[in-house]
Amino acid sequence: MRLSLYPINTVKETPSEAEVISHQLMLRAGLIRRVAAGIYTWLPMGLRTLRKVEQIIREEMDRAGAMEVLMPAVQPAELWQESGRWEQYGPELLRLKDRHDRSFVIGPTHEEVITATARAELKSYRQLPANFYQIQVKFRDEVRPRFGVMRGREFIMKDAYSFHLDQASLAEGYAAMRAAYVRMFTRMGLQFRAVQADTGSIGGNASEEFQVLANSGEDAIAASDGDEYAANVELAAALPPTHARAAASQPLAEAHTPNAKSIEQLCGALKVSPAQCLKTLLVAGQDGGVVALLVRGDHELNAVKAGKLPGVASPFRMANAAEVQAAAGCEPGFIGPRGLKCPVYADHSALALANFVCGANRLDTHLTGVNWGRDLPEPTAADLRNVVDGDPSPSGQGRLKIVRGIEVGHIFQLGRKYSEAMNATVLDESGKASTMLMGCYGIGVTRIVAAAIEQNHDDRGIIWPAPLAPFQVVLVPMNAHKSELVRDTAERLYAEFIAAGIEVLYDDRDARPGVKLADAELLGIPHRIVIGERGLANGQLEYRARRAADNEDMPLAKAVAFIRARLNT
RNA sequence: CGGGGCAUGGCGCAGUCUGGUAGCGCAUCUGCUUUGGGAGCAGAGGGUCGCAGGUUCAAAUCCUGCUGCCCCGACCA
Repeated sequence: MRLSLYPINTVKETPSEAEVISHQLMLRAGLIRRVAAGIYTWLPMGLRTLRKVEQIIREEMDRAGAMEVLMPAVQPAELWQESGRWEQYGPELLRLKDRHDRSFVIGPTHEEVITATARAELKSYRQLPANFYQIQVKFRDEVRPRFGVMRGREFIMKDAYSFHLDQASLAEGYAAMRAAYVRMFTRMGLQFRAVQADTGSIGGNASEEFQVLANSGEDAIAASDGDEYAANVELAAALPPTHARAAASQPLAEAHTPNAKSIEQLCGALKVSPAQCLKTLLVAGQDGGVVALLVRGDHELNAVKAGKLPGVASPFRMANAAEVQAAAGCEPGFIGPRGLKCPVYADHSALALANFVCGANRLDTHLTGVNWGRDLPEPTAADLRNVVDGDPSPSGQGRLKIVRGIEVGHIFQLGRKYSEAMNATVLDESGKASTMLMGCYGIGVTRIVAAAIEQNHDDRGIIWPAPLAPFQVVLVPMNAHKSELVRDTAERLYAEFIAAGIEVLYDDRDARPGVKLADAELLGIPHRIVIGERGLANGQLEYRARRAADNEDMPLAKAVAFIRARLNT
């Protein structure tokens, strides 16, 4: 492409609306423009990258045996009423009416449409398994769109849905999609992890998220440094300590601790470390009473884990002030397990403490030198806390590190949730109707573009992974207006690269060298060739990889071969 | 949805407290000089100061209401 034909508007100043680096660079490089909150136009340079992402996804989906379809963005309310989600889905579902006053939604996802399609098209078990996918616009009326296309309201998603006769086939289809995802994200040059996820509201047997690792990510992940294990922090199991509890060596004593309501204040007052303290949290119980949950002072309660304990109220909530007063006879900050009448669960690490500090259930008072068994009964052991950096991995290999990630993909074994509600059956071998099992597999296509930039940039701009770059090579003639040699050489090279099938951006603008070089770097084109009189006198061009700090000479006569060799690495 | 902030030319901002000619940088256009890292000089165009009311001789500025956007917390590709 001749840059003179596409007047890009790169911007030096960072737009004030952009918070994260990818959003800033996408605006500065002119890849996207905001049209409304969470709604963007993709300009030519940005669209080229978006198409590259789509193409890689398409190739890998096709290779995995999925079939591409295109479903409507606007969907009739009837389908959503049939699945029950017309009522269940909140205000995130954009609903609208047509001129005949009929209700529609703008699809936030396509389970309803695909299930309706599948029940119409799939009649026999012989047609199974089947996997349909599309790359299409979704609309979710997010409460708070932010970070540009990272969390837009309108976005492009690849969604795939597989249909199976039995669980074994579903598991196989799921594994095939998982492998396809690993291939895709690897091809895109992204650093990512497959992360065990909560199946939560969607249900089903298995679910994994694909997270691109980045500090600006919104999700916290516990990843092992010893193997491939990774899980959402909420999900990662905190293993019991391997060392045995130390023997009791201190006497039980009372300590006057005025106003020491937090662990921090307590440690300051008594000169102990948080890891020597026991935190007692009262939560609402099923029977209207409370349940006591004990974690070590330096640990955090995990609400997801706690909510699953027998006797704990659902949904999970902390006890209010009145309930605390009734159960412990004091205010929060001085609660302790000694003498509590309610059910008590202790985290494995809390149970390994000896000679610890805890509340005395009396204002401004704590107990020191407390020991299980001797001073109070042994509570029920449970996994109650969030894992922390350095915990052993539940996989048995290595230690956990807490890292942040951007969710770019999510795969589920759905089961029969939609097929049952919408009566999607096939005839099995014996001629009986059998409800199909489903899997669903999503990828945030537009989000990937932003995630790739989060992972690949420097202070000069974007550094595209080669497979996602809008162009492979940028030609930068210096002072072409003055030098016929430079101009002719640049034109010839441009033609040669096109003929060689290499995607080339030709900066034929009448701009100063500094402007062109700065734009080439901001745009993140992997390979740059500078054409100047200086080098041409010796038959040389100047080559620079986007990540490199210095120029390399490259013979004019072998320009295409030189670049081609670098494209293949 | 709760809390905070912002709204002034295409972009980034000042001016608002203390009412009185709408300003700066970038970008754009013209001319000249320049040209190996976002040029210099001279000139030009472009804003009903988010919208609607109100107070006042006079409102970007004070008051009321609305709208839009951004940021912080519970959801998701």
